[in-house]
This record gives sequence, C-alpha cells and structure tokens, in this order.
Amino acid sequence: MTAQAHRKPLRILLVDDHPMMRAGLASVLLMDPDFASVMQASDGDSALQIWRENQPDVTLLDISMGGMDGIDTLRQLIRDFPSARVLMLTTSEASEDIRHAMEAGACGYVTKNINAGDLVEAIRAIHAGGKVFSEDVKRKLAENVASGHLTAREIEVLELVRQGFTNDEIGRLLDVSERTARAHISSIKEKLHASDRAAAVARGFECGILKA
Amino acid sequence: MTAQAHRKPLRILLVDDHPMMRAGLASVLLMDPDFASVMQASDGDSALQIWRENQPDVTLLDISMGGMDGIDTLRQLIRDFPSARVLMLTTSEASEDIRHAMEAGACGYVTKNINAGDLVEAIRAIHAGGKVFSEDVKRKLAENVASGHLTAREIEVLELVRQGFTNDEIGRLLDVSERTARAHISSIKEKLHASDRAAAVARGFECGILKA
DNA sequence: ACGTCGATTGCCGTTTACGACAATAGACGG
DNA sequence: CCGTCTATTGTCGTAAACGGCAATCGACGT
Repeated sequence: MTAQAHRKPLRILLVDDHPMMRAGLASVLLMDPDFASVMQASDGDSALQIWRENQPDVTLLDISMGGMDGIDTLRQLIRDFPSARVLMLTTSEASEDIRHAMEAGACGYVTKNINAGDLVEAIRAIHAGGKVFSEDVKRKLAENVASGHLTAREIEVLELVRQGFTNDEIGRLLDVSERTARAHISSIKEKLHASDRAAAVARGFECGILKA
Repeated sequence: MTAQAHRKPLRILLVDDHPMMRAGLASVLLMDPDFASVMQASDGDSALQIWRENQPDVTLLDISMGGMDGIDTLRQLIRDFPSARVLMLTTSEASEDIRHAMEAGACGYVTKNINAGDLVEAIRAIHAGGKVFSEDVKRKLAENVASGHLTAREIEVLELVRQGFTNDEIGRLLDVSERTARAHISSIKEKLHASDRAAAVARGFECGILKA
C-alpha cells in the first residue's frame, strides 16, 4: 500500500536510551507533516509518566535500556492502558525478546536497521490498527513456532548452570534433590535442542534467555 | 575543558548500519559550525571507499554491522592509512571488542548512550590527537588488564564446546588427540575464570569472544 | 644460545553428567 | 471429574569431564 489518507497529525513517543538515536528518529519524523509532537523518554519510568500525561497515538519502544527494560515497560504500559499502540524498535533479534514483546501486547516489532520511509509507513500502519514486522523478524517468528519456551524454574536452573554450578550444587541452592536439578536440565536441553549443558548455555544466549 | 579554538571546520565520516542513528548523528553534528561535511556509510566496504576518496578528519565507526564488522573495517583502514583518526561509537561494552579496537589502532571508544555535547567534545579531542574513552569503557579496561586473552586455537576449541561437542569429538575435528582438546579447555577455563565448560561458554559470551 | 610460550600427548583416578525407566503430587483449564 | 503440565525424586549404569603429574617440540624474542 502507498500513502494513505491522514487527517490529523500523529503524536509520537520515542523511548530509547541513546540520545543520538532519538535525535535521528525525531528529525526524520518531524520532516513529515503527518507527525506533530514527537515526545522523548530515555528510560521506562519517564516513558510511562509521559504516556499518562500525553496519551500519544503511537509509541516507539526500544528494549535494551538502563534500569527497567523495554519489555517490562511495555507490560506496565499495557496493563494500565490496554489500548496503547506500541511498535517495538530495537536491535535485538533474539527470539525471546520478540516473543515476550508480542505476548505483552506490542503491535509490531521492527529492527533498527529500518530506513526512514519504511518506519514512517510502519507507524501509520500501527496507528491504523495493523501489526507490523520486519522481514527478519517474520522469519524468526516462523522458526520458533515449535520451540516451546522454558518455564520459570528452568530459567532459574539455566542461570545456575551458566555460573558453573554442578547438579548437586544446583539442587542444594534450589532446595531440591540433585535428581530434580538434572530433570530440569534434561528438559532445558531438549527444548533448546542442545546436546549438553554447555550447548544449552550457548543456546540460552542465542535465544535471548540469557543476557551478557 | 570548554570550547576550544577551531580554525577550519572538520570533515566527518559516520559508519553505522542504522539509518536513524546516522540521521541523529548527522543532525547533531551539522548544528555545530565546527563540522562541515558529514559523510555517511552503512557498511565497511563503502566506508573504506569513501575514506579513500575524501580522507575525512575523524571517522565514527560502529562495530556491529552486516557483512564486514567494524573491527575488520578498522583494521583495513589503519593498514592502508595509519594516520586515520577513528573513534569507535558502539553499543558493545564487550571487553573483547574494546581490546580489539584499541589494538587495531582506534583513537577512542565511546558507547552510544553518549549525549550530543560529550560526543562533539570527544570528536574535537580525537582530532586534536588525543584518546577518548567513556567512563564505563575505562572501567572495563581497568578490569581486564590482567585477564589474558585466548589464543586462536583456544577460540577455535571454545566454538566447538559451544556447539556441544565432546572432548573426543573436538579432538577428531581438530585432528588432535582428545587429551589435547582437554588441555585447551583447561586453559580456557583458567583464563576465563570458569569452573566448567558451561561457565566457559557463558564467559565467552560475556566477554564478546562468542557472539549470538 | 637460553628462556618463554603455545601446542601437543600420555597415564591414572575421581567426580560429574546424562540417559533410560518409573512414579507421585499439585495446579489449572475444560 | 479428567487430562495436561510442571515439579519432584528414585535407581542403575555408562559415558564424559576434569585434575595432577610429566614431557616433547617448534617458534620467537633477547
């Protein structure tokens, strides 16, 4: 679809902890008459505050931020304002991030290598009630339909495996038997298609379950 | 230090695969009369070409890029033009990236959460012959003075460990004995302060030796 | 020529990891 | 009430990982 009808200019909120990125987005958006006020926030807390006060039409939300991350910010925003329309705009292509964002109620997910034209188009689509995904994200979504995600307990175990604890130690730390720790690890390995705990940790990083 | 003397405006080259980031940097720099032409490249190859044709005063170089990454681009640039002045401008705080950049001849390393004023100041300092590091990067540098880095062979082994191969398999893949593979892994674990192979993989990701 | 370092390999013994087979119990949704 | 899912634990046995001790060999720099 090409340019579509637009009556009144949109009010946009940018949430990103990189000042230069905000400047770039703002300068691009303000060149288009479709966009009026472009508000900015550098962290989750101020983003929520600005949202409450201004109720922007569309919010562009980054994931990696100092303090509360973009996913948590999104969760809180949607909890308070279920009608908020949010487009995730981030560098992360981790399947976990994508999945969490969609489950939390994002209206779209595009990576930061998007160009100005596509972004403007995406924002319009989001505002019009549509959902938007960049090509690479669509691919990730398709790949990971089958891959079930880890339970909270399993993530807890994986964090300990990552730190080099033995099954016995993990059992004691979680106050369960060594055998139980092993059961969780087996399940993790199966879900992540990893042949041993080292590979499981690697897959954890690749999926975004574990973060550096 | 405050504003310093500046006779002729500087010519800057931006290398970053995010169009919005380039737009932000360009808009900020062009607001300052100290900066004249702001050239842009979205990948390593075109960056090198533009550099050869225009010999910019200072180059801002991102690390994570499609195709040739920023470190490789830097290496080639410095090989051909040892006098090039390059400021790494990236999101990565991985110690490996920092170390590689400095060894390859970067004049500075700042993370992308830098604000406009500090960036302008940093660019001036770089052009004046100085070296610039953001605070968090300085801390990383201090931490990792002692931590020796892995040899090429060890990195090769770590990549295989990451994929879940056993010592035996790693030995066969590298055409050495299982005992040798183990020796490498022991060395890796010691250097990365990891208690087992799973923790070593995790540390590999944390340091930037392994990439998602 | 000497010392250092990385790569290589061997043996022996202990510790862990992991797979197969089985089973119990609480939670949650239909 | 029933099926599914998650967490839990057991036993037995095999395979793999790891630590310590020791040594050779070639490359590289002083």
